[in-house]
Amino acid sequence: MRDRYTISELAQEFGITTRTIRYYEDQGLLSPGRDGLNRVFSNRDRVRLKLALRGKRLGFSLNEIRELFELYDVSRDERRKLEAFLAKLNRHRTMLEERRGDIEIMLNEISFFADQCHRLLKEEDVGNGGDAAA
Amino acid sequence: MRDRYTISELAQEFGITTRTIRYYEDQGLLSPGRDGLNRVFSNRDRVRLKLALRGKRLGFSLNEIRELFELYDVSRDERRKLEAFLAKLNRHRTMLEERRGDIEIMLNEISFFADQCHRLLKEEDVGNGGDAAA
DNA sequence: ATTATTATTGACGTTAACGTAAAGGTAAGA
DNA sequence: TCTTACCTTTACGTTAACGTCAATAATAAT
Repeated sequence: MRDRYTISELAQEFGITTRTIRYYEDQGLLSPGRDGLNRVFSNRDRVRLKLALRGKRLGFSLNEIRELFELYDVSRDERRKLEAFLAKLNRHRTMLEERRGDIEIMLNEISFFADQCHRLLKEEDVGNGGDAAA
Repeated sequence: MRDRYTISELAQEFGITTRTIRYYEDQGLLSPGRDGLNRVFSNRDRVRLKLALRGKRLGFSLNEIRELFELYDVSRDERRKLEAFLAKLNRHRTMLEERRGDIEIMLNEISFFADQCHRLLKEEDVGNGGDAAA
């Protein structure tokens, strides 16, 4: 595991464009170093990028993602605000659990549909070769 | 359970604006009847609206949601394409399971953070009242 | 030396998903 | 009859999240 990535390496690894990465830096999600003009991304940036993309897949906005990053960062210095942080963590957890609930519901519906489909397909088989009692 | 809802009833029930509902109709997600000029929403519309909002919470675009609706609709008339439909269903299932995986990962991370926080808080308690061996 | 590759910044364009305001129709209640 | 409340369509505005293009710089390969 290196600790130096170019912008196009990360873009290729995650299947996004360099523009996206620069935009994320612009929005405060990434803070790469510089080698002259060129950006140099650390493992920290790489992890953040992965987290950001995961957040996006779950429907979070870049703004929300940045706020979450800030929350997690804050937790490193300020112990006094731990209770508040815990509360926010729990809100975050609740949001995620709601979304997981949504997913469970949709998966159940899919299973229902799939079962129906399989039954219909079986009926067709029966209709081609035997009778309904088989 | 009635089968007639006005636009503002649905808007209030789901916490959205009437504009949103009209927009969803415009995008082919809803197809309410008419009483003169006024829209009349059926239970079918209401269910679709609920599904659409759930999809949105999971990061699906209105376009993807409409395609899913069309897929589920198609399944009612055309049995011949059941295999293709099943394949698409499974792709849908895979997407959802990936997202669920994302959520599990984030929930685990949250638990980790929360545990860390609780430990830090306990250490502070100890620092205030007793010694490390207590 | 020059060509190709990869990077930079800057700026304008685009799409989705609505917000918002204007101008008007209709039906109930004071 | 007039106001209030809710509905309509039309249309322009807005925000997020990038796409795309231009002009330029540095570095590597031929």
